[in-house]
Amino acid sequence: MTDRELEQSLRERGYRVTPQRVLIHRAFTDLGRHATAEEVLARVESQLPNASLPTVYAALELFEELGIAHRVAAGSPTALWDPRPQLHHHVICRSCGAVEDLDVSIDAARALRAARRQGFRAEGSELIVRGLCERCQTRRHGSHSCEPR
Amino acid sequence: MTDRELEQSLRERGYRVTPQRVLIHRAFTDLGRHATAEEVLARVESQLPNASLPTVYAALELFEELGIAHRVAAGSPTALWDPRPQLHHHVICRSCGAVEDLDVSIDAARALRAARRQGFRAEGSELIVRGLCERCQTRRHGSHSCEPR
DNA sequence: CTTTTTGCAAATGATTTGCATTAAC
DNA sequence: GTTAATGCAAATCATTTGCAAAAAG
Repeated sequence: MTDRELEQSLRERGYRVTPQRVLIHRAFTDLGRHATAEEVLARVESQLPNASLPTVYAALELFEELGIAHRVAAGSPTALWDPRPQLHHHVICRSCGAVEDLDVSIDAARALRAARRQGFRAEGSELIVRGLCERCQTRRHGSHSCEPR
Repeated sequence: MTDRELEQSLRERGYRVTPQRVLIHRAFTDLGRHATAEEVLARVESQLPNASLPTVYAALELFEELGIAHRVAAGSPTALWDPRPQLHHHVICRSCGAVEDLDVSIDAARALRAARRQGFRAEGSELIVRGLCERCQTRRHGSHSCEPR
């Protein structure tokens, strides 16, 4: 999504266009991969020296409302944020919390239909596979020492 | 899972059998549905007056390691815990955080295979559908007032 | 000008940790 | 007896909130 499209999307819903929102959005999509709010802040800090975590969170939540981002990879200590549209699936290690991408497409049509039947406006779906990452399989009683993410 | 099976499972892996673990497990499975750690504590308090949240967390995490429970429904402020084996899927409202069950089966075989190909020992999968719950669809700009869960 | 957004500091709230005590084995 | 588990209090840490100052429309 270009700056132009972002601006339009913001105005359409009555939100103001601010340099913070534009720059955070750019940093966020430039990162490309899922990122924590801290990582987004780090990435944007050079252009926005006074940016704060609350502002980043506010922007990310707003992007979620615009449908161009979402919280992802639940269960890990820190939420990860994903730029759309390639909503992808994840594996999460239950021992160390490591998160890895899963590049497969799954057929969630029935689930989405069921959600709508319950009155829910479904916007996307994410599959989370839980288990043990390679490193934690060899460890006993989960000494948590994998690199998070 | 019966008390007997739990005891066996604990001993098999070198964990001790304690009344706390047995009672927390019983309370947890009696609840049946996904529950927060607080709810499990509340449920077990009459039989374990001195039980504390850390003990409940420790037990739930241990159950997860035994494969009889898991953290679920990421993205909501508070983690929910599910008793196995009926791992089910969820809808989560991005505005108010409400979580609802989704009783459909989805074919995650390809995803599980992909996870194993990456060296991950996959133990189960959960689909999370994100969007807006019925009540939040009618509200503008997400005033967060739905009943959580 | 009016209303939203920002930035800072402080609050919140779930989950963890440290450690002395107690209970399993 | 040894070692692991409990219980309590205190710490952690991501995320929110309150509010005055600044910026957008």
